[in-house]
Amino acid sequence: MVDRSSGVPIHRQIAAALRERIITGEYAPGSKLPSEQQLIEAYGVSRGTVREAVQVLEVDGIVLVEHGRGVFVRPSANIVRLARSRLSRAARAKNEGAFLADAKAQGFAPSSSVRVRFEHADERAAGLLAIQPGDEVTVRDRVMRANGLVVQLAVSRLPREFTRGTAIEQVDTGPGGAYARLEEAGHHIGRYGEDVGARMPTTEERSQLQLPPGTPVLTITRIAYREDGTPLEMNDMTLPADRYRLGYEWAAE
Amino acid sequence: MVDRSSGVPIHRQIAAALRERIITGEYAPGSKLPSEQQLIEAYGVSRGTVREAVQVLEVDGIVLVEHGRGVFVRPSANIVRLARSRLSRAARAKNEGAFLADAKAQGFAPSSSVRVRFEHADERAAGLLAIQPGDEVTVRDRVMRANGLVVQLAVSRLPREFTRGTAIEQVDTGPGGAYARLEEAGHHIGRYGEDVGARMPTTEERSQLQLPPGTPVLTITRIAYREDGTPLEMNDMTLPADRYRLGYEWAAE
DNA sequence: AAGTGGTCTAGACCACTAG
DNA sequence: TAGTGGTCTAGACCACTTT
Repeated sequence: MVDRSSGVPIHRQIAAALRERIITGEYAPGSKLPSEQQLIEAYGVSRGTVREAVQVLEVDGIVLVEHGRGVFVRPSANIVRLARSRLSRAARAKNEGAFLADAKAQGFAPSSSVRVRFEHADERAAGLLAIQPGDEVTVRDRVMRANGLVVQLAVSRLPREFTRGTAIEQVDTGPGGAYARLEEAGHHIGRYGEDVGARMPTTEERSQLQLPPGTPVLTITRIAYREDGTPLEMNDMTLPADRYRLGYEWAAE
Repeated sequence: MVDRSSGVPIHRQIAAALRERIITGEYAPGSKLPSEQQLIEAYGVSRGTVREAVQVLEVDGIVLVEHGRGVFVRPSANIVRLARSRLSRAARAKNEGAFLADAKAQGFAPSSSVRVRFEHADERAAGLLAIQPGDEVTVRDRVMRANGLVVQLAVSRLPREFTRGTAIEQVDTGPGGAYARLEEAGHHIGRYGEDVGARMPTTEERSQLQLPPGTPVLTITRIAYREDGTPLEMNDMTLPADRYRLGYEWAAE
């Protein structure tokens, strides 16, 4: 079963063999792999070696290891497509923020909890919001859920001068969300910019988003600009990469 | 140094301690962490335990482990921002394709190698290109390099009816790239759409892109539409997530 | 209680890198 | 050659899940 003289580490050979069986469907999505004890006997190796093999598959995001239950072929998650064009006045007019608009369009049961705080802008925030480091910003920290599951983290920062006296400084921003309040205050949004990247989650994010090992997160920094080009808001969003794809579209010229 | 009764696994405690020293800068980017032997003595644990601790940091993408050399704090890679708006006729007029335009704007020395082949459309390609499964498509397989390093993989597919008799079926598409040839053939591009996601790389991608463990890839599927809405090209791109961020911008309405 | 994976130890030998 | 990480073994005890 294993070639001990090939130079290829045994645990890699075992991982490759298991991967093969998963790809061919012999081990179907959701099904249980042989236990460590069974693999030890099947391949005639020590426990440490089979654990290394399984770990390779876990890091690659192919299997899920559950303490006390076993190792399972990871079922492919439902992919949600977020069309960024939905960030429209039309949706706000229907009493919905960007997240609600996106989620409902996908058939979710969305909910979110918010914490509001105030802080002094760091270098990055100041740069993106075109203010001075140390200037006061209103921070809205949101945890968004769909069907009870945490699916998105968002930290929104606005120069406090734009939020003072508005519902943006409250937990409940009212109908249409923060963007609607900004427009009521005379700050009409002219453009959006988004900056998209991906990285491995921090340990904290991994537990908040209930991410299995081997799952990256998408990070989006969205900046909303007033019609005169002044930045009104920056929003740092974190999404599990196995559940989201982002859609963008633009005219050729 | 470690609390053996806290319930927190020792290797996690060690990983947390090392992470802390990295974040505070005590171990600067690029610098060497203590060797396994030193960690064994410092924390009074077995080798397996310190190796587990280091592995946590490696999977999190915080350190790089080099056989025979040591463990190093991963230097933050230079982030390249790709502004999708650069995909313009203006750039093509200057004799550059999308990748060259992007790369030069960032001060790269770009190069790329291409392989052309023909295949029959699978379900996904047929759906995205609005053709029938089995219809012939022209496939351009590109490996893009910057300063010699592989930085991007791209697989472009076009319905063959649009490429027959054009330089798109050659390795060298000529000045302005494939899009310029399409326009010459009367297929004027009206819109672009991109679909962005992230995942862990396959083993093959990891070696092609020389990715360290713990680095995800960004996947972009771009579709170019003719002015009448007909899909002309789909392009599956794979980029190392530690080196790229994608920029998008659009008007509020 | 039985079966599963999680953690830890102690020791061995090998492969790669550097001086 | 010395030091580093890579692989593998054998055994122990623990924590979680299921019956």
